[in-house]
Parts: sequence; C-alpha cells; structure tokens
Amino acid sequence: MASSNVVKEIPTRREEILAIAAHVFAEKGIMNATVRDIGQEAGILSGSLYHHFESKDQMIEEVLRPVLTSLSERYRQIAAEVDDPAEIVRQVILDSISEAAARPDEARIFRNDAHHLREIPRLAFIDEQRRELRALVTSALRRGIENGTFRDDLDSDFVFTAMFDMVLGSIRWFRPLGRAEPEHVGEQLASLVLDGLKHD
Amino acid sequence: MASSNVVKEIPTRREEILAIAAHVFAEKGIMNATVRDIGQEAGILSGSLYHHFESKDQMIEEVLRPVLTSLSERYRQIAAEVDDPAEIVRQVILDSISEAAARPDEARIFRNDAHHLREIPRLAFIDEQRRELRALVTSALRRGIENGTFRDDLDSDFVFTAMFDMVLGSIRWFRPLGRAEPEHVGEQLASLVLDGLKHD
Amino acid sequence: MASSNVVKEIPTRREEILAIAAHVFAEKGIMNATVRDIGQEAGILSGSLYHHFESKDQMIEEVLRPVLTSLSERYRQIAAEVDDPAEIVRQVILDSISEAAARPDEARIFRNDAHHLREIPRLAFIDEQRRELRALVTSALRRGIENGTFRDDLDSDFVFTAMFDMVLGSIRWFRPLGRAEPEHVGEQLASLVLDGLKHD
Amino acid sequence: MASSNVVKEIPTRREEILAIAAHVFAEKGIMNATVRDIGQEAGILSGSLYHHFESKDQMIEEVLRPVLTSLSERYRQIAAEVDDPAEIVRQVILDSISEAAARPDEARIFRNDAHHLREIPRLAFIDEQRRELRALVTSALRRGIENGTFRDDLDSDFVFTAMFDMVLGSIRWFRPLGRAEPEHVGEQLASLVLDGLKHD
DNA sequence: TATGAATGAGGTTTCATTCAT
DNA sequence: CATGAATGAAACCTCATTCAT
Repeated sequence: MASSNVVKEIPTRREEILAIAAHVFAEKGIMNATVRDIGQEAGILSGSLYHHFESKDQMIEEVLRPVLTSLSERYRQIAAEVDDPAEIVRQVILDSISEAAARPDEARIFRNDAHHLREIPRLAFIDEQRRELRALVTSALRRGIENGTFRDDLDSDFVFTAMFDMVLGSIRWFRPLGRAEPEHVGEQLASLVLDGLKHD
Repeated sequence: MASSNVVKEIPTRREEILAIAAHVFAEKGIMNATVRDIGQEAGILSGSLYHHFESKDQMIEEVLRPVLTSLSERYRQIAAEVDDPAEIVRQVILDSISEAAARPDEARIFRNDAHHLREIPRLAFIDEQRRELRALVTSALRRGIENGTFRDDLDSDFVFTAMFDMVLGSIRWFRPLGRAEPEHVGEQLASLVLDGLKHD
Repeated sequence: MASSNVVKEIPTRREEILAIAAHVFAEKGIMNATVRDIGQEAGILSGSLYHHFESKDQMIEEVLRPVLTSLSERYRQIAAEVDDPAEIVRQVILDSISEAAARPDEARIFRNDAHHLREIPRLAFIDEQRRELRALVTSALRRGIENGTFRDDLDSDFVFTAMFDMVLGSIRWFRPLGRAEPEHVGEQLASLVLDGLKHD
Repeated sequence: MASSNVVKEIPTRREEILAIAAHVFAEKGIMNATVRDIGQEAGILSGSLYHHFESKDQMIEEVLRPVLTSLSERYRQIAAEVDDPAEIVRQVILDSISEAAARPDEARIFRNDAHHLREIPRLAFIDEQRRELRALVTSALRRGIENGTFRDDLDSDFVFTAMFDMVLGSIRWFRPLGRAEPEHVGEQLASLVLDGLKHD
C-alpha cells in the first residue's frame, strides 16, 4: 500500500508489453504493425497477447490514452494560471513538445497515424481532447487579437491547425533521432509562430 | 492533329481509373484502401484492374508522380526567376498550396500517408524530390539570413520542415471541404510564416 | 490446287501462332506458359488468340498431334520393313531422336510435361500412340529373346520404359543447346542400349 | 533423454503436414497442387498452413532437401569405399533406386517436375547436388575407360544423363504401383546399363 | 483479324483472434 | 501465463476466356 504511493512501480508484464507495443506501433505504423510483431518483440506468441489485452485496438487505446490525459491536465493548468495570450501560445507549444519528447513513441503514432486513429471507434476520445485544446488556444488567440497583441487578419482556427501540424512534425528533430534538444526545438517553434521569419 | 493540341483529351479508361483510385486512396488511406474498393468505385471487379495496372503499388506511383513532376517544375521556375528570399518563400508556399488545391486527392494522400509511402520501393522518387525542394528553400533562407531579411536564430532545415507540415496540413481548409479559398489559405500561411502571429 | 501439292505452303497466321505457342510451351512448361505469353510473343493480345483457337488446350493439341502422327507412321514403316529385332530397336531409337531433333519444341514439351499432358482429356491420343509404340517394341524384344539375340533376364516392358526415358532425355544434347549432332546422340544411345557400357 | 536416441520420434504436426504435402505434390504435380489441396488433405484451412510454413516454396524445399542430403551422403560413401568403376556405377544405381523406393513421393516429384523445380530460387541446391553426383559418376566412367573396363566410344556426361533419366523413370515400376520390388528394378537397370540388351 | 475491357474462378498469403492444453 | 494449433475473413494477384467494337 505504502509502496504503491511512494516508490515507482516495478512495471507489470502488462505495462512492459504496452511499452513494447507503443514502440512497434511507432516504428511500423499502426496499420502495418501486426500483433505478431508485438509478440515477437515481447518474446511471446501473438496469441498470448490476448491474455493481457482484449484486442489490438485496446492496446492502441491504452498506449495513447495516458498521453492525452496528461496533456489535458497540463493545458487546463495553463488556462488556469496564465493570462497573457502570447504566453499561453508559447506555453502550449513548449508543453506539447516536452510531452512529445517524454513519450516519443506515442508522439510518433499521433504524427504518422492520426488519420487511421480516427477510424477506430474506441479512440473517439482523441478528437474530444483535440476539441478541448482547440477551444483553449483559439480563445487565447481571440483575446490576443482583441487586446492588440495579435494581428487581426489571421483566422484563429486556421492558426491553431497550422500550429499543431508544426508541433507534431517537430518531433522528428528531437535527439537522438534528430539533432536538437526538445527544449530548443520548442523555443524555435514558439518563436517562429509568434514572431515569424522576418526580422522585427 | 490540330485538335489534339487545342482540345482537352478525352480521358482513357486507364486515366479514369487512376482518378478514381486517387480518390479512394485519399478517402481511406493508402493501406486501408483495397483494390476491391477501387474496382467497386470504378464499376468493375478488382481483378479487372490488373488489365490496366501491374499492381496496387503501380497505381499509387502513377497517382503521385505527376504531382511531384509538376511541383518540381514550378520550384525550378521560382528558383530561376525570383531573387528576393522572402518572395521565394512566399511563392513556394503559394504555389504548393495552389498545386494541392488543384489535386486535392493527391495532396491528402501525401498528408495522411507520407509515412507509409516511404516504405514502397518504387516511390523513392518522393524523397528525392523532397530533397530538391529542401535545397531550394534552405538556400533561400540562408541568403535571407545573410542579407538581413531573416532572423539568424532559426535553423533553416527546421524551418523548412515546419513550413511544409503546415502546407500539407492546410489543405484541410480548402473549399468545398473546409471554408476558405486556396489563395486565401496560401496568403494566410505565407504571412504567418514570414511575419508571425504578433503585431509587427 | 497444284501449288498446294508441290510448293511448301506459306504458313498461315494460324500456323505461325502455333509455332510460337510450341516454343513458349517448351520454354516455360505447359502449365507455366500463359496465353498472354503466347500473345505477346506473337505480337497480339491474348484475347485475339481466340479468333484462331478455341482454347489453350486446343493449341496444345494442335502443337503435339502432328508429331505423334508422324512418329506413328515411321514406327509402322519400321514394323513393316525390318525383321531383325536388334535392328528394330536401333531404328526406333534413331527415328525417335531424329524426329525430336526436327521438332525440338514439341520434344521438350513431351519431356518436361508428360505428367501434365496426361490430365488434359483431349490429349488422350498421346497415351494411345504410346501403347502402339510399346506393342511394337516389346514384340520385337520378345522375338529377340526367343531367337537368342537378346538376354532373357530383362523384362520387355521395363526395357521399353527405360529406353524411352533415355530417348526423351537425350534431346538435351542436341545442338545448338547441347554439344552433339542428333545422329551422333542417336547412335550413342542405341549402342548403349544394345551393347551396354562394358566392353564386349 | 535416452529414449530420444532409441525410439523413433513421434512426428510433430509440422512433419505430418510435410508428409501430406509431399504426397499431394507427387500426386498432382508441384504447379497443380494448391495449398488448399494440402490443407484439405491435412484437415485444416489453407491459411493455417502458414502457421507452420512461410510459403508453398518453403514446403517444397523442406520436402525435397532431406532426400538430397541423404543421397549425397550415400554417394560420398560409395566414392570413399568402392574402387572398381563398374561397381561404382552399379552401386550408384542401386542406392538411388533404393532411396527412391524409400521416399516414393519425393522421387515422383523429381521425376515429374524437375523442370519446374529449377525455376524456384530456393531450390538451387538441387542443381548443386546434381553436379556433385555427375562429377562422381563421370570420374568413375573415365577411370573405367582408362583401365579398359568401359568402352571408349561413349561420352561420359551423356551416359550419366541417360542413366539418371532411367533411374528416375524406373520408379514407376515399384510396388505397389507397379509390379516389381525396388531391388529387382535396380538390378535390371544396372545390368542393362552395364551389359546392354544383347547377349554378351 | 485484332483491340480493349471485362469476367469469374481460383491462386497464395496475411492477420486478428480463439481456445484447448 | 504461455504455447501451439487453428479459424475465417479478407488481402493482392493471375489467368483462361468472352465479347462489343
């Protein structure tokens, strides 16, 4: 009882497999990755995976849900604590990128397979969470336009979409795959979005 | 003889099927779209597709190659005719988006399935073409940094990647699916990249 | 009318195609050769073959029947004209090999696909012709045993089978594919069968 | 532990299926036999075969390789132990026929489908093994010619080919399909090759 | 005669999933 | 917890054949 609160849990076999599955999904793509691939990587037969999980879709869900839960919390915190619109945009970008860096496999899955995820019924929560995030960001954008921080000739929804395509794309740049530290990537991206390419 | 120069050719059955295939690929994703889907949409049996094409992969190739050929030409023209780095960036964005608007199915395929395309051997030309484009854009970015147009604290390669994630993402906004004219989307995007969100 | 008796006919398109088909069948094997292969080699589409022939099986039949008819005649002539059993065996081997040399494609088909031919109903005549030949040869063998020319410890049917496996196999040795003239191959084979490997 | 050396192993499901596959291949021919045929004979669906084997070609390989391995060993033993060229020829024929009698399905496959086997890449070992055997036999033949045992007017390579066409052909004569015991067939064949049809 | 398009049956293979042991 | 065997649906592809033009 005590241990479960204080000490980092020894991962159960289930969690081990989930981590492996995440990696396989990221590496091969959700559609391309077979349960056999996952079993092989885990050192068991594909059929044995079904002692731990109901289906491949359930594995996908359990891989992705924690990331979104965690992101959701961060975004709510930002919304509650930060007031300046530009700072909200910056924090959302930095936090998203930091989360992606902390869970690189999951981030790659979102990046590469967003399209396919949408067709899995039990993954509907992804879209919900995205709507929540969109509301947070676009409301900040609109406030920024009102108070004169942001230009008024850009569509908020459009800017949100573009921002997040960049965020998801930027994970290709993280070490060790790419060449930059996640913090650096986040700063460059936030700066690009807020200030643009041109000087002043 | 004269007419073949002036009048738009009647599409052959092969071209008809190719257009249908492009749509199915865009709609369902390359991996998810089956040859049966394509056959059904074309009103023939899946096996009959092999009268026109050698394989599903060949269809994919023939769907995508023309877009890249056409883009390649445009980019070379820009490189040859435009000098100002900021104008090059703007033109590349506008032309890419206009091409995406002209061939919405193909654009969606690139957007949704880039990851899967990379694993099809005969589609290696996509990566080559991407490298060519990257060279053009990053060289303009570097010149812009040198002559003081662009900020010198942003990595050129990184900016290129981010730009193109946005370009591909922006196709979701075109009419009739979205709500904006492609020209408008292009201008917003170019402006966002060049000037950023913030006023001045 | 006169010309058809004296002059060698200009081959009709039908006959041209038949020759091509024979070659394709020989090269790829009857099962492996597709009507598309034949059409391609003939410079027309596979469907167009059906203006000349009812089916692939009919093509096979028309390719093979003339060889058997011709062989049948030769064998009957030998049976009618030759008396000495050893000479009959020798002549049958020489004539079979000379026929195989004259129609190399057909010979290869018999050699490689005998097994498959047996399953095509309209090719039943092949077995009939084989029975006829067997009767001729084994009768000569038995007469040879009776009159003391041949050893009496070898089974006639078995010797016939062995002889013809060698005959069909020997076509691999003809020029230009192999290294010997058909006449030479025939003499070696007849001599091997009649006198054996050992001296005297 | 001890038992695994003494008692004949219980065949695994894999081995069972392999034996069934060998039979189906022999019966219908390699090209004509479908994986569905094999599955049906094994009492499972064709797809289930792929739990045990990677492909139809792999099944063919695993069916044929043991025969060739076993033959190879026998031939090496003969080469090591026997000196007299005529005896080598006799032993090679007898052993080949005894092996063919022990594995009738595999022998029929070689006999009926040699031509098709050559086009399966992973079956290249068949040709290698054939070359090894050819070297053994032709070297014995040449030594026999030198020491006066064999006639010097027959080409060694040609005799080898003819011999083996007969050996493969002779399997049609084994009980229960044919009418003779394999040993008897072997003796007749060896005697025919060595001494010929004619008396002395 | 030939083309171009299509059929329809059947081929090999893949894969998520189930279940007795 | 895991294995080993199997299912069943569906994937891509092949090919002899047909037929309107």
